[in-house]
Amino acid sequence: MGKTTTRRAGRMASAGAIREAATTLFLRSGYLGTTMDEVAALAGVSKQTVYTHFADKERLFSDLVLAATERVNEFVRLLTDVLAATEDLDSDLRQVARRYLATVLRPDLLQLRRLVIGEAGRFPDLARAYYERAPERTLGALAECFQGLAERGLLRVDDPGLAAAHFAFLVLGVPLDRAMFLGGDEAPPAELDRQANQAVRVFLAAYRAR
Amino acid sequence: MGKTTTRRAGRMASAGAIREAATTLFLRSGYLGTTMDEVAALAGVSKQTVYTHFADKERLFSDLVLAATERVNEFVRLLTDVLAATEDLDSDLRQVARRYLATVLRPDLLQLRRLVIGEAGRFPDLARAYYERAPERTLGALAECFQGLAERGLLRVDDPGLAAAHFAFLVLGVPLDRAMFLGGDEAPPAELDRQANQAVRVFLAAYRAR
Amino acid sequence: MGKTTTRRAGRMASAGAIREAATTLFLRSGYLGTTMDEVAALAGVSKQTVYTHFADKERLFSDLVLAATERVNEFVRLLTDVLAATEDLDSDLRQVARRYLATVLRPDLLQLRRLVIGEAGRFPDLARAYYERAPERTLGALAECFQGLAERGLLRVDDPGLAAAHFAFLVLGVPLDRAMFLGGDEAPPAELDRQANQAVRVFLAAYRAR
Amino acid sequence: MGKTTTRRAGRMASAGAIREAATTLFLRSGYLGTTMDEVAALAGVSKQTVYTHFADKERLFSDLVLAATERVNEFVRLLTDVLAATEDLDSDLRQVARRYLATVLRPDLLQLRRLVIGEAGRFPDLARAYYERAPERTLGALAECFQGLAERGLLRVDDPGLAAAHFAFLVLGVPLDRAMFLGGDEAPPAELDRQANQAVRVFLAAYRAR
DNA sequence: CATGAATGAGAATTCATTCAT
DNA sequence: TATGAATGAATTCTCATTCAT
Repeated sequence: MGKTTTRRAGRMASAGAIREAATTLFLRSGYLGTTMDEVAALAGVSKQTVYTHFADKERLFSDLVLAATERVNEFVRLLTDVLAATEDLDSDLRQVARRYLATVLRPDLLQLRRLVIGEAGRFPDLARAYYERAPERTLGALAECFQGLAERGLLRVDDPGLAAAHFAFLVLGVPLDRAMFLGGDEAPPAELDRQANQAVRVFLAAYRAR
Repeated sequence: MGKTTTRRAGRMASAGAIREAATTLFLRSGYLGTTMDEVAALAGVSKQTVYTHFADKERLFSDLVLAATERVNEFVRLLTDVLAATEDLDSDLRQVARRYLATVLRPDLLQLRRLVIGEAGRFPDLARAYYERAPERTLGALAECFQGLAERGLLRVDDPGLAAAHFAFLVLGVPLDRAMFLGGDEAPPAELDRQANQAVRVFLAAYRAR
Repeated sequence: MGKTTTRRAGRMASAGAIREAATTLFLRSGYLGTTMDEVAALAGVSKQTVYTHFADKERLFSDLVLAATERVNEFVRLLTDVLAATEDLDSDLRQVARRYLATVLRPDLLQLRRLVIGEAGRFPDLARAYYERAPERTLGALAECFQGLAERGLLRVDDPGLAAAHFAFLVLGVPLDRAMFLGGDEAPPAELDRQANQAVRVFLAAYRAR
Repeated sequence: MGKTTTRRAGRMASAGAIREAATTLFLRSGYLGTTMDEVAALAGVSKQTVYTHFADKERLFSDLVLAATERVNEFVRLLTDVLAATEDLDSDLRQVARRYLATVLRPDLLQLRRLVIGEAGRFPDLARAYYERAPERTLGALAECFQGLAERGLLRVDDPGLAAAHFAFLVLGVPLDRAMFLGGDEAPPAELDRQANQAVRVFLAAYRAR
């Protein structure tokens, strides 16, 4: 049975190994900068095996990018959980802001953003799908939360979508922009916390119900 | 002398034509997606002539990207002029916000941003230089203005850099992010004006001196 | 038994389906232009099943080409039947000529000829086998008929093989040559009949016993 | 100057060398059976140099095939010269028949025929162009000659095109057909002469003016 | 300075064939 | 017997760069 398992693993692992290798390489070197030879070599399979699992380079790329967007779900869930039942709005918004920053600044997600932006000209549909599944989805969840908080009388919000946008970019704006250009492993956590807190301060100055 | 003039014109025209062709192509197709053959063909010169003017593809690319950053100067100047002598802060901040949006959303500058972000892995120094000359420079100018407005008693600002960041991304956040992924020719001007005005409203709610 | 029958049917069906698929594809795209993947796909079986039935691509090709030569038998039989007992030589030669043309110009047989000629360099033995089984066999049957007609005093023939060749190519020459290059679906039937009749006229002018 | 010549020869010879190498290889191995690597290697140039001179493999192939059709001109000229001013029709027709056979059975032209026929499915336009420039052109020239001979009262010809076809395939039929399948270096010259003479005998039995 | 011809390395993709089940 | 996964070697075509004129 060990033998069987090994064999099966050997075969079936291919798809996973290819995915992993391709993700690593695309994130590191971009679409054109990654070759199918490299993918096959890093995955430890032959080039044709790559083509058995993925019709061509474009499809391999698209698959991986879209798969990677799944990870935003975690943050959306956290966000909803924390804000839906908040008893201390200041504190909980600060927590959400900190987690938002931490999520978006994860090195692999930063690279993914760079990659999708850089290839938006070549893969417009993919860029749109990414935008809808990641940033737009998060903004939508935020907007719903703010709507709920307004109904509870905790916020004063006319346009929940705009409020969500203001919150998101007060929090993320500069760190995310810097990270896009400078690589992202620079800001010390304490500084990020301060920025999160200041963002919340400004947000509440404009949106807190009086 | 006519002959000399002709030659000189021929020379200088080459360099300019190459620059223009390369800019067009790099912005359209990215670094790896642009070939030196295409550049030469679009510039109407031989490939060797391209190499006579630019040592290699990387240098050609860097030159053009850095040259393109010059265009932020206009906005920085406007910004400083308007805010330094403002007599109606609300109105002038809204004007600055609108011009900020219009500048950053110019299609060629959007493409440039995409390009630099997409190639940040391959050209980290270039990405840093771009960041310093474009977004950081603008933020710095904003910060100085806010410092001045604080000294005039119009704003209440502890950290001018942070205030500049908040202003910038309240204004630009969503439109710029969308444009990075979706291409940018979507938002109707009226909607952009509304967003600019709302951004100013939030900013002043937090930063206006009482 | 139902099970056994099913299996057997499954097996035999495979071989037949593979043969049919391969014939279609080789005739359409040539030897190198046809892939074993396509054959398997069109036959609705796995590639390995193709290799179970046919040792390799060359053998598959040879088998099919030789199998296809069986179809000349019909015409040889007709030819012999009609000429052996002729009572009206002019009329029967014209009939044979018309059927000869119709047979040789059948689209599938034309394609087969093209295929074998095109691959004669790669498969000289196959080309020889085809030549012997198809054109040469027909010429041989014609020669025998003419020998018989000479013995009945209806023709004057010194070299029956040469007479057969003259008959065959007076009839087929141009239409077959055109078909090799132009595809074959061009000549209107009436024109072909006229050519057949004229060929017989010329043949009899030289070979009719006085 | 020797230096200059050598250099120039080195460069400009490329196109010729590529043509020659490609002709050799296509005739030997067919279109799909010939690789651009082989062409480059045999021509003694790099692969890219091949692509500098010929846009792609298809164009290279077409160019060579069409260039090769130029060689039929010789025979057409001979044919016209001999028959236009004939004083001994029997003898001159036999001479033309012999030269016709010798021309068409030239190994390189046989290979070319095989090649074009074999690739007629992939290159229908090329096959048509070949047919028009080679076989059809020759038949046309023959028809004109026969028309002239009829006007001189030497032949009795209703349909000169048909008479040309009859002459051509009485002469070429079997040898050409055999050569297509068997390779062509088989028939002894004396036998070919006999066949040529017999073909003329049959032709004149039907077409000589009484 | 400008050119056309040339290059070597490498790009994506495909092919006939073989294993392990 | 039939299969899906895997392979290594090729195949067409391209790229950034350099020579000789």
